[in-house]
Amino acid sequence: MRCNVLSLLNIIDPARHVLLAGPTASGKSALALAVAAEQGGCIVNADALQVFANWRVLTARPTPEDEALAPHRLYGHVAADAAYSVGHWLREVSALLDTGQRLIIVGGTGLYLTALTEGLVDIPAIPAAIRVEADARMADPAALLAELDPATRARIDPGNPARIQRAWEVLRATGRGLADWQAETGPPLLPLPQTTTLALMPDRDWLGARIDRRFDAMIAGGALDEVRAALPGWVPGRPSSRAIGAAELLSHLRGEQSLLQAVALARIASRQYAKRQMTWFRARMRGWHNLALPGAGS
RNA sequence: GCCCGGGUAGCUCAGGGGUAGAGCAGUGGACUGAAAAUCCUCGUGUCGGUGGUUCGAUUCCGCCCCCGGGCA
Repeated sequence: MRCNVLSLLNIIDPARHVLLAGPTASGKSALALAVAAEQGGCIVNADALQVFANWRVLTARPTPEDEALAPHRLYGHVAADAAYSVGHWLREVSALLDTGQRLIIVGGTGLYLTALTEGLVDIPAIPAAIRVEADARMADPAALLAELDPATRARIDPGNPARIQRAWEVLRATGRGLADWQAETGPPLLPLPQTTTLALMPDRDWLGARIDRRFDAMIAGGALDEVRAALPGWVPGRPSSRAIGAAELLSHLRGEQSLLQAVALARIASRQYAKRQMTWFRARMRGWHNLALPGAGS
């Protein structure tokens, strides 16, 4: 990996921002740190779960020791019960870009990276009351689907409840259809040509083994305590609760299954997530420079 | 040793004289504000082995092997 990193550094322009993507457990945080150490730059999180304050071990967030080696931003800065989404993230990244410093943006949330480099419409936040109403009405998704404007209905996947709810909430909150909004998508905050992109594309078996090992390390590193600490006031549906492994370990702490079973399920969920990430990278990040792992000689 | 249950897809199992399905796992894909979310696609495997009955056996019968449980 050492010679890998060095040869990589040759192709990374120190004057440009870096976009570094990769599936879970592919080693992107370590690579970001190496780039920052050699060339300087502020490491910025592009991971939907690493923003939450209550998770460190379970989301494989950089350790305090890592954070001491280079400036890190947007890690663990959001309360567990807060709402957070691509929009919040883009606004925060926008502020960081305004500071003029060189950013090394690293993460596995494809939607965040794509929104950054391809643009995202600025749709007003959905009021809490409408979210509550939508949650209740999702007992019958077909009814919500029927209420959508034809253009939006034609665009979204009618079998995907999450997409139906989002589209319905936008129409209900703004009086305009989602398709109508999206037609107004402006220029991206950070166009690809202004960056050096790098998408880690690991071999599946190699990554699977790393995922397994990493989950064991998480358990050894206090993941159970972290989940136990999150238990009071646990709300299953909210964003921070979706950390892979949280539900599984919680179920073990409640005595519903052995630790072994919980770990097995969490590992499977991680592998499935990695697969989805790679699908996004292949399909949506075609213009990115890809790096196969393990690389030759590493 | 005897009796009963089982041996069918990577795993758990359903089925049944005309060569076989489900769930999970896995695969490929979709996805413009909960995205570590949400959703779609894809199922040939010596039906434990071997003889026999039959036009035809994975399905019925015999023997053998393996795994449970019971009796000795």
